[in-house]
Amino acid sequence: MFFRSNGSTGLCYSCPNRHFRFCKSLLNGSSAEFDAHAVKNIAVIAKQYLYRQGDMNNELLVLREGWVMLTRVSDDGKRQVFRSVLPGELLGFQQHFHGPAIYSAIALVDSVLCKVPNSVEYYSTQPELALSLATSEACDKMLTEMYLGNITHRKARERIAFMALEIYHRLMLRGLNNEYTIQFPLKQEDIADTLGLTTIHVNRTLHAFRDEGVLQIHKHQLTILDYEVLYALAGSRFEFGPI
Amino acid sequence: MFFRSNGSTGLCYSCPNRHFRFCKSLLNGSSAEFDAHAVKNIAVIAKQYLYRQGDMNNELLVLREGWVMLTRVSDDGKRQVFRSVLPGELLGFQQHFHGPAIYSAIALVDSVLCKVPNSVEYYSTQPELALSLATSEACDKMLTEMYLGNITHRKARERIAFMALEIYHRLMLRGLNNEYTIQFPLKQEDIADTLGLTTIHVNRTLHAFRDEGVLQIHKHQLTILDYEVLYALAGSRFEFGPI
DNA sequence: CGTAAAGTTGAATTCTTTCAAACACGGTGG
DNA sequence: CCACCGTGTTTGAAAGAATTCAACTTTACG
Repeated sequence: MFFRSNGSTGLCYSCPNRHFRFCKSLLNGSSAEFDAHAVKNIAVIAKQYLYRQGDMNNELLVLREGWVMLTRVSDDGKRQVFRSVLPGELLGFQQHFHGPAIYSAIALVDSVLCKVPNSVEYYSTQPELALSLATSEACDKMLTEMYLGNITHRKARERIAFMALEIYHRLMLRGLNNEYTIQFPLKQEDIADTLGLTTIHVNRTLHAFRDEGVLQIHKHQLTILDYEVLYALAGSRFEFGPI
Repeated sequence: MFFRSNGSTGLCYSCPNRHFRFCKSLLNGSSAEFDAHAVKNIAVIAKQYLYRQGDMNNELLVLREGWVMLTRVSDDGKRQVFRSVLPGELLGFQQHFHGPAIYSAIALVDSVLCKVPNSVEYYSTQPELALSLATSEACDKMLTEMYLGNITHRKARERIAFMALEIYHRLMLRGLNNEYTIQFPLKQEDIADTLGLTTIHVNRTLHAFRDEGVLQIHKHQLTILDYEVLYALAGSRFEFGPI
């Protein structure tokens, strides 16, 4: 009702088929086309790193099930969480195919991934796939820009409201929600490092949201109690441009 | 000395040939290859909008000369500056080829741009170009992520130091610097809207930098007075990953 | 059941914003 | 040539938001 469920009638920053075209069929249960391209599957357990910042052996991966978080620790020891990677999304592509990774990728829950061929030669012969790759990167860029706009000039409760709705939205498009509840493996510290706040302030704000009956996070489950209030706080950032 | 001048020996978020391969030859003066692909040139004057947020008639453009800034005004009236587009860089690509623009593009100085074919059909037949497009988007994404990391958890002087060096670096790679001085058309308000600060606080911080002999902005010229101090403040964010 | 990890709370401090006003500068027209 | 005007910059004082530091409670897990 608030979110549009596909990108056909307007601009939608994250639709299930936002990445490789074959991801769509993958998500729909038919993985024949996907298997034709994929090299092999990987299963990882919670808290396991897929790769770490600086690693050279980069691979292009698609997340099939689970939850992956992209983080980077800077020189001063502070940690930046860039984003969460949700099922059907791509991770691991960067400017230099075999350069060092900018950030680490860690699985927050038991996950299943799929390696995808990653070489200039391969994509040069597959124009549609290369174009899908460009589209995928454009989506990631837009998501990052949305977070940039969310953090810039905005207060803690607005930032948190945005983040909660953004992730809820993205999961909902994949049918991974249960009414207004989603699985949410992020710690308060992760939220803080995503939004540029301290863990303490995130805690206080979440506490206030709970008291006000707006939002609740309990036992790795996030429940939206008052969608309208959250949406107003988030500032309609889910619809870039006119509908 | 601090910055590496190309992307061959390590990870460089912004090298002159970061975008379409033919941009490189363009920058080097030989534009034959470029002209073969390009549709036509456009000259715009300072303060002219190339397109505005919500516009549907999107075009893929390459900036040949000048300075373009990408901005968006959100519902609450606040303005977000996403980034500056410098000569040789691409702008206008997004997930949906003919969807509404997320942000406005405005030329800050007299500029020259070049239209590039922008259709699924065109790129489907040109795998190398599509791959260049993906690489270009990956570069933009990295730049946005750097700014995200810069704003998150960092104080005003660190943010400003980073921004000054980042832009200086990007211009230097194109040979558009004069020793430690660059042309800098951004107003203090633009810096504020880029970094999530108020104009007033930017002003105070710049004033302090000038007094300390670190950085100076005068008459649209930015001069780095103490590189070492700025670099320390910026936090080595120019080299993602190990050298 | 004990230890570590995650979450919670309070008080003081720091950074940044807000509001209000003045100043500098370039361009315009009389 | 000078007054005028708008834009952009500068400054001060008060208020507000978020951080820091420290301690405590609860939860998760072997």
